[in-house]
Amino acid sequence: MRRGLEFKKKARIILVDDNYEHLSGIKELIEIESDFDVVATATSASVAVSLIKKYRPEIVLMDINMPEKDGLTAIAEIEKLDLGVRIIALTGYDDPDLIFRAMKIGAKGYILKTMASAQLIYAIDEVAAGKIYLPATLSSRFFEYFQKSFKEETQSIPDEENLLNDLTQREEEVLDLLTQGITYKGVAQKLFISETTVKTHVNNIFQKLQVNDRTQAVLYALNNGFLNRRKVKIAI
Amino acid sequence: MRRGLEFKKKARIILVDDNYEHLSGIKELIEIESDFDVVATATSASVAVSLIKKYRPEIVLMDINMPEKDGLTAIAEIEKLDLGVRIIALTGYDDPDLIFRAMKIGAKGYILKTMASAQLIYAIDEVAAGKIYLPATLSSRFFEYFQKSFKEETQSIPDEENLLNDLTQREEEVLDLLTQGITYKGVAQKLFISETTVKTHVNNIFQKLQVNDRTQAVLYALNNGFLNRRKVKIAI
DNA sequence: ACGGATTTAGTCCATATGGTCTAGAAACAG
DNA sequence: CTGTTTCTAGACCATATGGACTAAATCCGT
Repeated sequence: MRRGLEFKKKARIILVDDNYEHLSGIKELIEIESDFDVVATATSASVAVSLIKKYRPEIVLMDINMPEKDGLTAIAEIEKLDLGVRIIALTGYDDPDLIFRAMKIGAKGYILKTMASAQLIYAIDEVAAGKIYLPATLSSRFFEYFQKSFKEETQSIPDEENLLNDLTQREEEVLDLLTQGITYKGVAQKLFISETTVKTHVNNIFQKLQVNDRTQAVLYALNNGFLNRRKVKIAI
Repeated sequence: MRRGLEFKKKARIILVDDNYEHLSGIKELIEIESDFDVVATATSASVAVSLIKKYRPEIVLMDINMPEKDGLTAIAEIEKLDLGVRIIALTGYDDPDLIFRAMKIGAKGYILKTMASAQLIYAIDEVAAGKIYLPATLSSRFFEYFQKSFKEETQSIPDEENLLNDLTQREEEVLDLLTQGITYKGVAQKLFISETTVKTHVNNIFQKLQVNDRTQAVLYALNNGFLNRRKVKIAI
C-alpha cells in the first residue's frame, strides 16, 4: 500500500455468471469504474474452472446460483486446486446458509447483486489487497447463523441428562480407551486390571448409557462430549 | 428504527473491566456521548454475573483479559443463563483466536480498546438494535482464522490415501449403518440381505480400512469424513 | 461377448463380546 | 464407625463378531 499505485500490478479478474446480460454488465462496470483487468468470462462453472487454470487470475467473481454444477461446488473445486485465486461469491439473496457455506469453503468475499456498484468495486479492492470482505449486513447474518449452529450443538448437551455424567472415574477411563478402538484385552493391559474387570466396567457403562454394545457406547461418548474431544471433525 | 428515538427505551448497560480507571472512563464516555444507561459496573467476572442476574441489562460490555475467572468463561456462563443479554467483548488485542472463541460462545460484538470512542458507541447502537457487530478489520481477522481452521480440517483428508474411497457403494452403505451403532442383524434387515452377506461386506471393509473390528471401522469412518456428516460435533 | 469387479450367500471355526450374578477389598461420606 | 459407592474379579452361558474360504449371479466397461 505504501508503495502507491504505480507499482501495483493490475489485478486480473475472471467473471462467472450464467446470465450473459449480467456478465457483460459487470464486465463493463469493472472496466470503466476500476483499475482491474477482466481477462475472461464464463457462463458455466465447468468452463470457469478451466479458464482459471489457464489464466491464473488473482480474483474470481462467481455467481452462486447457477444450474448444473452450482457455484459452491465450483468454489470448493477451485480452492482445492490451491492456486491462490481469491474468490468472491455473488448472489441475489442474502441466505445465511449460503453465506456460511461459501465462507466455509474459502470464499474471500460475498456480495449481493443488488448492492451498489461502488460496493462491488470496493469489495474487489479489499479482496485484491489480501483481505476478506463481507458487507456489514451480510456479516451480521453470517454471525447469527454461526452462533445459532453452535448454540444448537452445545445446548444439545444440557449437562443434566447427559448420561456420561453418571459414569465413575474408572468407567470414564475405560470408555475413553474404548473410543480409541482398543479391545477389552488391551484396556485390561493399559489399566493393569484383569479382563473380567474391564468387562464388569463395560457392562456398567452400557447400563448407565442405556446402550447394548461397544459401538453404541463409543458413539454416545463421541456425540455427547467429554471424552475424546481431540480428533472430532467439524461438520456444521 | 422508523419509530424514532422517542419510543426507544434507553438500553441498560453493565460494564465489566478489572481496571477501575478504564471502567469509569468508559462509563463517562457512554453517559456523555450516548443515550444508554449504565446501570452497574463490575471489576470481576463473578460479581458481573450476579449483577447481570439482578439488573437484567440489555447490553454487557465485557473486558476479556481479566485475572481469575476470565472474560470468555464469564460470557459462556452468562449465555448459558439465556437471559437475552447481549454481550460485547472488549480487549486490547485483535488476537483472532480470542475473537473466534468470543463469537463462538455468543458475543454479539467485539471491539478493541484502541478504537475510537465513536466506534464503541456505534457498536453498542448496532448490538442494542439486535444486530451483531464486528468492525471490518476484526471481521477480516475472524474469517481468516475461520477459514484456516476449516482448511486444516478438510485438507487433513487428502482424498487419496483416504481408505474410505476404496469402498464400494454397498460397503459404504453397510459402514454407514455400522456408524449408527446398528448390529449385523439390523443391517441385514435394513438392506434386505442375509446376515452372512453383511459379514462378508464387513470383512471386506475391515481389510480395506486396515482395521480389525467394528469399532475401529466406525472410528475410521467418523474421523475421515464421507459417512455420517450429520451429528458429528464441532470442536475447533 | 469376455473378464473383472460387485453383490450376494454359504460353511466352519475361533474368539470376543454381552448378560447376569456373586463377592471381597478399598475408598469415602456422614 | 458404619453404610454406600467404587473398583476389583470371578463363574457361567449365550450370542455376536471376526477370519478364511468358496461360489454363484449380476453388473460394467471395452
